[in-house]
Amino acid sequence: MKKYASSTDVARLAGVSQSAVSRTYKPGASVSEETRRKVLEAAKKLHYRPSMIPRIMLTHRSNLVAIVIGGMYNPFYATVLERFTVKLQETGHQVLLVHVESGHSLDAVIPRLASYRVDAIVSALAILSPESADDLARLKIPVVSFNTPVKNEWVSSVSCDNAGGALQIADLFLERGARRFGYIGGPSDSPANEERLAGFRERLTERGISEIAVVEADFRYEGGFQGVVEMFSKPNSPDAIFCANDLVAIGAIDALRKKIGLRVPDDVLVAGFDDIPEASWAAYDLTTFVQDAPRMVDEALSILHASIAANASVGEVRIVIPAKLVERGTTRR
Amino acid sequence: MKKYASSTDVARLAGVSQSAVSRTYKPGASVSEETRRKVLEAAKKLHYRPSMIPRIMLTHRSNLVAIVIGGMYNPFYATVLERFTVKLQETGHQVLLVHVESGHSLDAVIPRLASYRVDAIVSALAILSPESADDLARLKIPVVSFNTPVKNEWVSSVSCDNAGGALQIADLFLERGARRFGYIGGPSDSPANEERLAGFRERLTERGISEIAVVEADFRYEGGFQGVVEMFSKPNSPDAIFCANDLVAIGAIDALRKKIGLRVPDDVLVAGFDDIPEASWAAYDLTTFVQDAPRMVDEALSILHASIAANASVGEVRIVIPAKLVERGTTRR
DNA sequence: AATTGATTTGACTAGCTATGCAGTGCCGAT
DNA sequence: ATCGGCACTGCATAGCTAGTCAAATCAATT
Repeated sequence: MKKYASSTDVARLAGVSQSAVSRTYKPGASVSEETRRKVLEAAKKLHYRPSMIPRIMLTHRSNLVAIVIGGMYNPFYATVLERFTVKLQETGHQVLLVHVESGHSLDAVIPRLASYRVDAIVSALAILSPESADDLARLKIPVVSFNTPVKNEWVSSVSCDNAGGALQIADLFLERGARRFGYIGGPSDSPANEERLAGFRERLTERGISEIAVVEADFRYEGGFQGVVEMFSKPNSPDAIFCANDLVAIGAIDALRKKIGLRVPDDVLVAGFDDIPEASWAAYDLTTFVQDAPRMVDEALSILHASIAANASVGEVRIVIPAKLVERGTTRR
Repeated sequence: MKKYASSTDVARLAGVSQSAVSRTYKPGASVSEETRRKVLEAAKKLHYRPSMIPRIMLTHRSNLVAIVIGGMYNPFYATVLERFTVKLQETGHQVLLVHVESGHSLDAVIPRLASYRVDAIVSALAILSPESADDLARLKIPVVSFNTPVKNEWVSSVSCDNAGGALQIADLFLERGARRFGYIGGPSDSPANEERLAGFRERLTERGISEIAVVEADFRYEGGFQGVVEMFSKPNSPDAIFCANDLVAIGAIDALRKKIGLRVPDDVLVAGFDDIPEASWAAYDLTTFVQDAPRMVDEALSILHASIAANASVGEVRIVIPAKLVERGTTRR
């Protein structure tokens, strides 16, 4: 009825001490070739593998990294999650995947993560309450907030230059001769969304344009679709729309073409943000920003590894990756 | 330097025994209100939460379920992963996310999962070698193979009626008056792919059509796109194409429209499989099969829970969920 | 007041690995 | 022959919780 062989079982079969077994599996430990051979032989017979569980108790390292995410419907996050997972596995870590309804905070899951003694947390949630941050600081669990700049001395963050990207989009629209501007955004409690809108608005204001049609939607295709329907039910509808992300932009394009009966880009320019795979599909050929996801992930990981090594947060690291405009068909005339 | 308070620390502060602390956190245990109060008070002061780690050692239950997945680029799997995660969290389990290059087997990761004492494994990999299955049976780790029927008495599987779905697509194509048929598929080592092709071919053969243009691609957009390019570089090109999944079908549609210059559905009918969100986007409006993902996940979970409860595999459960055809614009004339 | 039964409590131990420490045997050097 | 140094080995213990068991307390009954 016993499922797993223990190091003691192996030691008994190999005729050595339990310590010898333990040392066989620790690189660089002091074991003779002869002993190692006997141990490995016995281990093979018993299908033995050292258990992580007591090791965690002793070393206070679980090699677990929690990734907290609000939704995978957006391919951008699916991609990011995949890269995190692959990279973490390469360095001998395991990923504890945690789903928190987007719009909610980490609060409720922190005790659970703490009870598994995770080494670190990556949060891709838009919201991180000060209470959560304090809890994590108290437990000394390093945290990297992904895609959401955070103001807290314990939590690091890696995000991209949302405002800068939005400025460039505004410039591009102006250059292409657009006159009336629209923004279809995500929920207003998303910092990324707010930064994108702010940047867009700022540049347009500089150029003397104060009138912007803004629709608050979600970050989904349906949001973009409905957003356009709403926007075009009013007079003076825009001839250039910046969308909070690519899913929204794609929904907007479909609504413009199939519902409103306008042409993109001939009648209306559209741009998005993220550069998900769908953006380059031939039917859309969407102008957008490349969030350099691989680089963002790598930066986040290097912060994590430094924090784990230091056995603490490296504290207050704020990395902002520049976004790169990719002009495609939806803004070309 | 100590990160976490232990139950002993709490006991000392509360002036009770360690057992009392443990019992306070076990529902239904015999503790007086008075003691419980003292314990909770002390626990709050020390920010104490019981650690899962020693608990795992004692109870041989980790409440960890590993989900092994080959790629999240396909929104179908991203959706499935999300539902698994949400549902497992509801029942107090945690998800250990493991990425294995698609086309590879579980083999390499089993020791790692075993060392974390996972309660069960969900595998969404196309391949599960007999060796892996034996290893898992030996360690008595229940496994559910998702979307890949498996022949092994330890491993259960939940998949959908691929062949049945393919039959219906063939019928639909015939009904719509198609004459020349094409199939753009995934890699031939994918059982799901093989079943879909076999079902398609079987029905067409019954109707006296033996000639089918088959292109082997991957399961991605690019595969569908290139597949069409290749298929239409030969004479006698098809007027109805069944694709191994929706991503492939969408790639195929874009290639037909933008590269080959044909109309869908007027010149060529197209159907896919999965019913990912993208399939119902207005630009594609793709006829496809609804794999009832929520139900598949729920069936998989109920097998898992039964297995975990029985502390063994429930053995040789094969559930096949019927797929439902959704006819949309790409097969309507 | 004594007895019974139920409830609550604390001491103790299992579970498995990593590691500090002390010890063994062996080598070459003195 | 003795010694220091070296490579290796085993003993014993820490790490933290859940559960067993026996002891202790309490409430209720006679």
